[in-house]
Amino acid sequence: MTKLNQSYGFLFGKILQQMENKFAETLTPFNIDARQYGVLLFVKENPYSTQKLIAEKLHIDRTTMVSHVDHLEKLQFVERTKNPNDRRAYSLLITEEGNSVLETCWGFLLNTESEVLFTLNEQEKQSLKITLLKVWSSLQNQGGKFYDCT
Amino acid sequence: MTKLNQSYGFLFGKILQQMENKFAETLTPFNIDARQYGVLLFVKENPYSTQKLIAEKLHIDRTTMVSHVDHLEKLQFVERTKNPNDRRAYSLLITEEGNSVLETCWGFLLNTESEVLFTLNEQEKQSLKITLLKVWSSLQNQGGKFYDCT
DNA sequence: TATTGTTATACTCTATAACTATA
DNA sequence: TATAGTTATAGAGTATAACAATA
Repeated sequence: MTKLNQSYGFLFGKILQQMENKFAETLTPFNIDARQYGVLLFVKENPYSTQKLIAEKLHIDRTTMVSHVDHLEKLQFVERTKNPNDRRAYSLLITEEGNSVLETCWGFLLNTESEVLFTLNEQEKQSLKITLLKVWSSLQNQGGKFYDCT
Repeated sequence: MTKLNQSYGFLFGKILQQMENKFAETLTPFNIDARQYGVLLFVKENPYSTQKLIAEKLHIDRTTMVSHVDHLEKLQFVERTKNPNDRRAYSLLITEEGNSVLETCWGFLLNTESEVLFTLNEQEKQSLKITLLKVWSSLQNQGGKFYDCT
C-alpha cells in the first residue's frame, strides 16, 4: 500500500479522470465538451437564465461563458432571446434539438458512470451516492461555491 | 433535486475541486503544485526511477516531466544522478529537504481532506475509502492507466 | 534502429482589461 | 456609476516534432 492511494483526493482524481475521458469520447460526435454539456443542462433546468447567472452558478468566467454559448447557439442547441426587462441581458432557452442531445448524452453519461463503477453492487452505489451528496451539501451550506460541472 | 447532482461525475468533480483548491493554497509557500507534489512522492516511494518511468506511471508526458523535474531539482528537492547501467537515463532520488517538504505537506493534505469531509463520521469515511479503493483497483486490473496524482 | 532526455513550438483552456449598450 | 455582454490579448498547462547522446 503506497501513500498515494491513501489519499481521498488521489482516489477521487483517478476515478473522475476515467469518467471524464469516457464521457468526453461520448460527446465528441455531438461536437460539445463536458463544460458545454453542463451549460446546456443548466439552461434546461433554469430557463430564461442570463449568461451572468450561469457563469456564477457553474463558476465559469463570464468571458468564457460567451464562447460556450456562442458554440451552443451555432449548433442551435440554445437560443439567445432578449430579456425585455433588461435589454443588456439575454434570456437563454434550450431548443428542441438541444434538449434531444441532452437526453441522449444523459443516458451515455449514466452508462459511463456505471462502467467505471461496475465493481460496486447496487447497494454500494446507493451508499456512495448518499455519502457524496451529504459531503456536497455540507460544502454548499458552508458557503462553498457551485463549481463547474462535468 | 436537479439532474446535475444525480451524476457521480458531477459530485466527484465538486468535492475534488474543493480539495484541490485548498491543497493548492497549502503548496504555494513551498513553491510547487499538486503535480510536482505527486512526482516528488513517487520519487520517494520509487527511488532510482527514470523520468520516463515516472511519466508513464503518473500519465504525464515525458516532455512535461522534464520541466517538473527541472523545477524540483532547482529547489533541491530531488537529485538527478546518472544511471551507470544506462547512461541515457537519470536515476532520481529525493533529497533530505524534499523529504521534509513531502512529510509536512502530507500532513496538510490529510487535514485538507478532513476539512472537506468534515460532515462524515469516522465510519462513513472508512467506508468511503474502502469503496474508492475497490473502484480504483478494479480499474487498474482492467488495464486502466495510472493517472496523474493530486 | 530504438530509446532517454531535451528543446522549440503549437495548441487548448482560461483569465484580464478595455470596450458598448444599457441600467 | 454600475452591470451584461463582448472582444482582444495574455497566461497557464500540456502535447507534438525534431534533435543529441546512448543503447
